[in-house]
Amino acid sequence: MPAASKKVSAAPRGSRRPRAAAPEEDGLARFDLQTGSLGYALRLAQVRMYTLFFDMLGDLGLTPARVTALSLIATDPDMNQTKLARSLDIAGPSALKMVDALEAAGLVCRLDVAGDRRRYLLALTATGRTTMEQLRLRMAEYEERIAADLSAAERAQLVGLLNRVAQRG
Amino acid sequence: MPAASKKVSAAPRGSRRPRAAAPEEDGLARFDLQTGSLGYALRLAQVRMYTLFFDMLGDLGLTPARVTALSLIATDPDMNQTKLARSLDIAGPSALKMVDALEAAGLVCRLDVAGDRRRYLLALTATGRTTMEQLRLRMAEYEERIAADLSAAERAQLVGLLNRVAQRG
DNA sequence: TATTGTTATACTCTATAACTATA
DNA sequence: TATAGTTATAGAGTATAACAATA
Repeated sequence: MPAASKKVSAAPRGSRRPRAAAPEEDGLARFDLQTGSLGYALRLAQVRMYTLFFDMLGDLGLTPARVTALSLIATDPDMNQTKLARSLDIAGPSALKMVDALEAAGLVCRLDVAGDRRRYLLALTATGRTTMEQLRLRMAEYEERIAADLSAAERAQLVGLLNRVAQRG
Repeated sequence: MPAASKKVSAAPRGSRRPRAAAPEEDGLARFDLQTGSLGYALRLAQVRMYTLFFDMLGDLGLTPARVTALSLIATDPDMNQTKLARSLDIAGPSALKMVDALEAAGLVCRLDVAGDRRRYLLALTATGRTTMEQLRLRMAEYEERIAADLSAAERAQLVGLLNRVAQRG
């Protein structure tokens, strides 16, 4: 009978802030700096968003990937590891480690499934639910901080333009 | 006398495409999907940009970080490893491996510095210069593809709004 | 046979600490 | 003493391959 592996550190790099991702880093800066290009502007805005996202996470001890895993588990009452791997687009063993880490942090638990002993359901613990509630509140503030310098109309306009950029052309 | 370490693979994951970075992945999707939020729109646009960036790199065998290193070396005639580490905001040993990889790929060479035998200059090889020229051409196309569905006015507007988002508030 | 989870292994990127050679 | 580069080591994240238990 499979037992969850336990050898995963409980406090990941979520606590240590992951080096503010300089805009030069992803190959956009040196080419685009002079042109006021869309690519560079998008990159800079994304760097800012990333910084604010980590400020938002603060002392919760979560990484972005774990935030996503947590919210996927919170949302889907039928979540298991294979499904999580598919949702996150990661390999099975990676999902396993992710769940191990969330379990070690006391946020998630594995529940037996009646009638199928191969798998188990993933669910939030009480601590996990509290953390999710914290996250929901902070995400709302975070969204406001991103758009802090824009009027409602400008913000709507920006979202509209970004959606058109995001569409597969 | 220090000799450059040579044990670095020449063809990195630049060839293997790095898994298209699903928008769910960085903790933005599950919270924001319903709101049409700026955070989510920004994230989606960035995912699209990332995809196009890798399409652009194509068969050049480069990663985004190596593109940046290459362009930094191309731009600064006085580049060395410590300076490169500072520019990329990475640790010294990481910069070393980066340079080793670029050297193994035949794009960059280490040149002796008259009067200071501790360091050497980093410079592009002939192959490196050819690659950079290719990159410049492709970057121009890339920029156009990002904004393909926008008019000139819309694009300028979008850049303006993004710059305001990117500003530290 | 197929599915779920697991183990073993390896590779990349990153970091810190301690070292060498040189200034 | 300080600087440039290097080595050794470690940790997080990713992957593939092979496996056990169960369906």
